[in-house]
Amino acid sequence: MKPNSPAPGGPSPFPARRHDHEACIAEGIARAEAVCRERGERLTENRRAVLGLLLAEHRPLGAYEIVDRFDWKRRRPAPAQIYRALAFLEAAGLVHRIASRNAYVACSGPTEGHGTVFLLCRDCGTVAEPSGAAVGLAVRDLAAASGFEPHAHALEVTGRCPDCRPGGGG
Amino acid sequence: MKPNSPAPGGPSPFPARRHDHEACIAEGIARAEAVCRERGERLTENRRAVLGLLLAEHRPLGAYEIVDRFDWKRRRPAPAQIYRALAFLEAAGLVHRIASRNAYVACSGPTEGHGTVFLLCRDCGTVAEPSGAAVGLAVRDLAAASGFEPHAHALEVTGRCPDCRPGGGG
DNA sequence: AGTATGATGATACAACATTGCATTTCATGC
DNA sequence: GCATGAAATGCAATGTTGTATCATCATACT
Repeated sequence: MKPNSPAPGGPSPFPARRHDHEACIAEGIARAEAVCRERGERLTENRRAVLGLLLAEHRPLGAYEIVDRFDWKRRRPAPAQIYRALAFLEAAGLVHRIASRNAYVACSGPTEGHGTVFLLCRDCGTVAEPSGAAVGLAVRDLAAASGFEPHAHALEVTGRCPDCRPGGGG
Repeated sequence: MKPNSPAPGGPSPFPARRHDHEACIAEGIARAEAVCRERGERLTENRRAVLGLLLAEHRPLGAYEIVDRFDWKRRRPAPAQIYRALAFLEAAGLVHRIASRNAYVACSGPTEGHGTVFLLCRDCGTVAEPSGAAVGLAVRDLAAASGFEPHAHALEVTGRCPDCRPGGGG
């Protein structure tokens, strides 16, 4: 008995309405540590804090919104620090930039290369990151038909998540 | 022989390397006039000028870049004017915002609803807007599998256009 | 300990976008 | 022609997002 009903064809990429959020954050941090170890880079306090704040949401945060959430013993990091951390985390595949909103979201699962799909709920702001194999194929075909050589793609879909649909999540 | 070779499966959405650019602009303006007439709105000088500047490129321009291109008898419109024109034109489906670049591009063909695909050349900056039926289907399936109700989507693909590929366009 | 490398903290600044309001333009009715 | 209302403009100010620079500090390596 899961908190939200799985959709036909697979588990929902959306987070359950109630879930162990602490575990969810801890897992993200653990994954970040693993990734950094593998890449021979350091998950410093600044980077860890930014990632933690993003993991604490399932929706995108603007850089200045992240600044506002800091409470490092009444000290506030400057925007530049946040952007540095975001750049690092993005390069490591741990966060994604949501271009249509100038905002950033923690990557929900292991990154799968140079293509991503985001489902953005216009009501609650939640972002889901389903695996978009079909989209990847469509992109490849489209590119081939145009003589275009694709490198990376990002698909941002706005709409309403299961929980915000009239009869959707319960 | 055509300036660029058509791809298998259909004509390239990319503009030919040499083409009648004046006609291309005139056509865009004519289409804008038709759209405005139909919507009972006015294609004012400001809007027409902004659209004209965008049509004069096949790549996205930033709002301030548009400001810079103005030469209205040594008068420069303020950013707000440009943004107002862009908002109008976007609502009319005549221009698109390229979120990943904070830039704007003239719509190349009749708008096809709430989904668009952009192929962005990382070398020359050219944008093509192929018809993305397959992407639309992929989005629909992906959404259905997640219980997500999609409203609009934008897919931005970066890569190299036929003309900029090593053996691509000639 | 000494040194090279890279991250941080802080200020300033550049780029992108919006708001508010007075004025002008335009279509419409008289 | 002329008043009228709705919409667009011109302008100034401001808000938001993102970078550059540089001195200082932490870490890893020798």
